[in-house]
Amino acid sequence: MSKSLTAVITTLERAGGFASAQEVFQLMRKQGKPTGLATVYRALQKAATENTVDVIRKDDGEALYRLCATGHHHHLVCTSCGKTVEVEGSAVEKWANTVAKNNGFKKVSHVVELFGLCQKC
Amino acid sequence: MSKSLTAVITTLERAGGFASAQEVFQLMRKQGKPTGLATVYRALQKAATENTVDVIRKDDGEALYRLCATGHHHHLVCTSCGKTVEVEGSAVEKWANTVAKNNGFKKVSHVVELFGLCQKC
DNA sequence: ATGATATTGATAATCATTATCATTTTGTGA
DNA sequence: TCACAAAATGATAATGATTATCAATATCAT
Repeated sequence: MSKSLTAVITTLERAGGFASAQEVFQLMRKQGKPTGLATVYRALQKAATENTVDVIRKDDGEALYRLCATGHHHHLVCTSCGKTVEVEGSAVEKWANTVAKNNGFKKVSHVVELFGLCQKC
Repeated sequence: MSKSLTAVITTLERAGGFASAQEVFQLMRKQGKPTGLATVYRALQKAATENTVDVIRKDDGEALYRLCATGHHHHLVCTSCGKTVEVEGSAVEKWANTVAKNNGFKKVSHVVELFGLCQKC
């Protein structure tokens, strides 16, 4: 569970942003570290449950993974070129907690993603 | 473009919450209004671009649609029983706009979903 | 009614993700 | 080092949602 997982993580790191499982698979092939597609999926799943990667969904439903710095944050993604900015959102955390409390909800988590057009695009 | 679209919308309304395209398709069949699967998808897509329905994604990537009151809002969903509360979020809108401006992004949209356990669960 | 145009829906094609399962690797105790 | 158990790998097939195709049908203005 170790070797390929670290290889996948390393590849994600080099990708430097969001990448789909398929892209990671291709990248590893090109970098001379061919791996089974199933292995890539397994590694990404495990990494996701361990919170070492973030997962978001493209509009078409495909999952995108990204190596994630420790600490909670959100993303601002350019819908044209894919450029991504990590955004701190303590304001959102507070808002989420307040809303949850007002409605009697506990153990609240939230998904927040921002999309737009960056300067270049 | 009219008849089937309104039929789909009506079905979503009766469903009373989130429903997948496949579920809408089955519901319409059971209610004596059989329709082609492709037609359901087309109707939901159009409704989504016109903002008459909300779209979110299940963990497995399947799209869920929900009739959406006019005006922008978010959802607080119970992860156990599925109970859903519509939440107003002007605070989030402002935050999103500020973040976008600070990073030179335009035409920003955002996805915000809250998850938690409701009182009963 | 008539022809132009848009809509429908059965069906096939796509494509990401999962499941299978035989093979290989890894780890551990003797 | 050797043997054996348990976990990991990867080629391949299966799954399932979504999309494309395209002939048949409905719509609508003239």
